[in-house]
Parts: sequence; structure tokens; C-alpha cells
Amino acid sequence: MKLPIDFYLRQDVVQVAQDLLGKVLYTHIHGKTCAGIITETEAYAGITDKASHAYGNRRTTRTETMYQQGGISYVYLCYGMHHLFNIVTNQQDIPHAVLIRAIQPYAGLDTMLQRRNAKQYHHQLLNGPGKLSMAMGINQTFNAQSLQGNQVWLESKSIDVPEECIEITPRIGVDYAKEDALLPYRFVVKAKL
DNA sequence: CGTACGATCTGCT
DNA sequence: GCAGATCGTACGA
Repeated sequence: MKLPIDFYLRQDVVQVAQDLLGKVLYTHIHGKTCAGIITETEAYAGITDKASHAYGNRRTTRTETMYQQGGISYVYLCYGMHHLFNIVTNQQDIPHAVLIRAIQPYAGLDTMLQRRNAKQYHHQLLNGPGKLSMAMGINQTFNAQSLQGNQVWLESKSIDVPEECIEITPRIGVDYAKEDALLPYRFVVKAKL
């Protein structure tokens, strides 16, 4: 069951970031299906958030994706070589997004290993936004895709992550955001599910 | 048009 | 622990 559109349209992107923990991210490419349980997320809270690409209501070719209605992907190239995968939330013209930073393999591990040039699973395989994109086959063509489609989508598991298993910290790699770099917008699953 | 820099990862020291 | 890889985007001239 794909997550319904209402999940993404909620106003509080920080809450959505937390709720995304334990959800399952799927990609389907050339007949290969891969899936991972989301274990780390970060919220980017739009025009007032100095860490966001949309800070100050910046509307550019790149950020335009975030201004669309929630429930789509936002993928961009970082450091010239990593495709970072985000989920757009909230209504149209409110550029909120959640960065997916880590997953735990759930299906299609063999394909993920191939894409990562690895022989077997190890705990460093999917623990970073660039790594999971490479493993899942996510690239620029995944930008602005509907999460109700059949290329990339999210599903719910029967059990949610209990709150006591969630660690909340400041975001990674956003020192340039000054005081906003300290906001508690990063969510990490502590133990295995 | 030129340039500075990143929501990162890897390999080498 | 640190530098190098590597290029689209943003912004000022």
C-alpha cells in the first residue's frame, strides 16, 4: 500500500520527517525492485530555514521542484557527484522537503550491492544520502516524480517506530546556516527494528 | 561570462 | 584525520 497523498500534504515538515522513519522507500528500475526501511531523515523548512535551498523564497530552476505540491521527489546533485533524494511536503508554493539520509535494506539487496560495487552487506553500505541514492539507482531523472507512480514510492509497515527509539539531533553539514544549523531537525532510528 | 561552493564519499596517511 | 574528486547552481560583473 503506497502512502496516501495526505501523508505528504501535512503542514509540519518536521513531524513528517519524524513520521518517515520506519517507512519503506521503493524504486523500480528496468524490472529491478529495491526497497529500504528509512532510518534517518532531515527536515528542511522552506523560506525561513537558512539551511534550505528555498531560503528567502529563492525560486530557481533547481528549487522549483520544492514549490510544487507535496508527494513528489526532489533530487539534486551535491558536490558534483552525489544525487540526494528528498521528499517534497506541504501544499503548492510552500517549499518544504525531507532529506532521506539512511536506509536499511529490505528488498533487492543483490542489485543494491552491484550498484555500490560491494560484495556483501556491511553497516556502511546505506548510511548516507549519496550512498543510498547510488544503491537505489536514484539519479537526476528521479527529480519531481510523483510518489504515487511506479518508479519510486513509499509504503508503510504494520508497526511504527516507537518514539523512545528515535534520536533527535541538529542536521549534518549545514554549518553555513548559522543559528539554523542548531535546529533539532534530524531524526535517527537508534536500534534495529 | 567567471567563479566560488556545496544537505558527500572514499581512500590514503 | 584529511585532501581530492567533480560539476551544476547561484550570483555578481
